[in-house]
Amino acid sequence: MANLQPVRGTHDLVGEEMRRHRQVVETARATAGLYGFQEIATPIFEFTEVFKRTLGDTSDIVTKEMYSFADNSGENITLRPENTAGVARAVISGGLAQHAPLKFFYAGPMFRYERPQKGRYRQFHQIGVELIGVAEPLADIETIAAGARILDALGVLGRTTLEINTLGDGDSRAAYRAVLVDYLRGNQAGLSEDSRKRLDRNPLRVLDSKDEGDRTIVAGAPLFTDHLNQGSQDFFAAVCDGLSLLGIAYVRNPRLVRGLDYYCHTAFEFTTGDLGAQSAVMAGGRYDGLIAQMGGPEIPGVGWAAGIERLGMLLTEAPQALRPVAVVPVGVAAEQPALSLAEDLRRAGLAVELGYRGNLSKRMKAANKAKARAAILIGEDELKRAVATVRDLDTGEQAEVPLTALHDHLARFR
RNA sequence: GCGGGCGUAGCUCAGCUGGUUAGAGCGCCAGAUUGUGGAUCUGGAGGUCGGGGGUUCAAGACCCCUCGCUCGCCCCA
Repeated sequence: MANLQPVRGTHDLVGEEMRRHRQVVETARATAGLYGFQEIATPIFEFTEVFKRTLGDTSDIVTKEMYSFADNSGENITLRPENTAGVARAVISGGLAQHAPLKFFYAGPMFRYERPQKGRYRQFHQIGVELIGVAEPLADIETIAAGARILDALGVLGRTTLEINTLGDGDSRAAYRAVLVDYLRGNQAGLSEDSRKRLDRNPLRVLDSKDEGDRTIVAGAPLFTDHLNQGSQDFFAAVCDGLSLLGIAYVRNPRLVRGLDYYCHTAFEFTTGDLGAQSAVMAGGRYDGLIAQMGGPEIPGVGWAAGIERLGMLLTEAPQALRPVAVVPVGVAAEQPALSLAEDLRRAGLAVELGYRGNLSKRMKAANKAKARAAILIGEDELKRAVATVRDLDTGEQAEVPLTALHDHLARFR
C-alpha cells in the first residue's frame, strides 16, 4: 500500500483512455446487436473449480495466472481470467441450453496475475461473443464476421490480419496427436525444455513454439492437414468459403493451435504488429466439448474475446469529449436565473456547463476550457429585457436572443 | 518466474568529471481586464531528487539493498 499507488498492473480509466474504452465497448455492443447477440454479464468471480475445469489444470492461466483466494466462509474463489467459462457456467446453472441457439455478447474486466507490459495488464477488459448450440459452420462464419465487423466499425480492421486454422474433430485430432507425439519423441533431444514439458501435457502447443531449435523440428513434423478426416475437411472448407463470400480476408496458419481437448475445428486470431510484443487483439474458436466437460449438456459452442485496451490503443483518432454550451451568469444576482436556465436547456436535451465562480473573465475562461461551443451570458441587462447574449466560442460571433427563442437558436450547438 | 532500461515539480525533461539557497518548458493559481474566452505580459504556488543504508569535508549524481514504472522472454486479449 505504499503511497497509495494503484495495484501493479491496474489502471484508472479517465479522460481520453476512458473515452477510447467506451468507444470500443459501445461500438462492439451495437454491432454485436446487429448480429443478434444479447448482452450478458456474469459475475467477475466464480468458484475456482469453474476455471480449473474449463481451462485445464496444466494451462498457464490455471497454474500461475489466477487471482484466487478463500472467502470468509472458506470457499475457493477466483477472479475470472476470461469469460467463456462464466458464460458456460451460466448456461448450465440457468438451464439455458433448452433455449439454444444462445447468442451472448459481454464486456467487462478480467484478471490475470502476469508481469505487466505494453498491452498487457493484471486487470484488463475484454469484449466477447459466444454462440452456443449451433454445430454448423454457419455459426463460425457469423461469429468471425461479427468480430471483423466490429474491427471495421472501429476503423482498425485494416491494421489486423485474420489468421485461421482447423483443429479438426475429436477423431482427427486424436489421430494427429498420436503421430505428432511419435515424431516429437523421436526428436526429443533437440527440443527446448519448455517443449519437452508440452510434449506430455499439450503436444499441439509445440507447433506454436518460437524457439528456433523447435521450429526446425516442427518444420519436418507431419502435417495436421494430412490427418483430417473428410468431415473435418468439409467443415473447414465451409468456414473458409463463407468468409470469402462475405469478403473477409484471412490467412491460413497451420501453426495456430489451441491445446485443450474440447477445442475443435475452427481456431482464429486477428493479429496486429502495432502493439509491441502483443499481437493478438481478438481470438477465439470452436469449443464443442466444453460445456459437457463442465458437467452440462452436450452442446457445441463457438466464440471469441478481444482486449479492450489493445483495441483502444489501435484507435487512430481518440474520441473527443462531448462539447457543451456554457451558461455564464454575469454578477451574483444572475446566478439563480442562470442555474434555472441551465436546467431548462438540459431538459431540452443540450449538454450544458454552468460557470460556477469568479468574474466574467474567469467564467469565460472556464467555458473555453470546457471546450464549450457557445457561451450564454445572463446578466442584469439581459434579465431586464428577457434576452440572453449568445457568443459562439469558435467564431466569436455574438448575438442577443430573446429567451423564448433561445432553444431554437441553440439547435446548431447541439 | 527471468532479463534490459528508467525513477528530479501535476506533465515532459535538464542538472557537466560529486561542490553553495535544485532549474526550464507546459500546466495550475492570481493580476493586467469589476460585462467577454483563446493570444500576450507580470507575479505566485508547487520538490521527503522513489525509499533505506553506505562512501565522502560535501551525494540529485558514486556503491549496496529495496520499492515502483517500463520494455522484452514465457504466455496470452
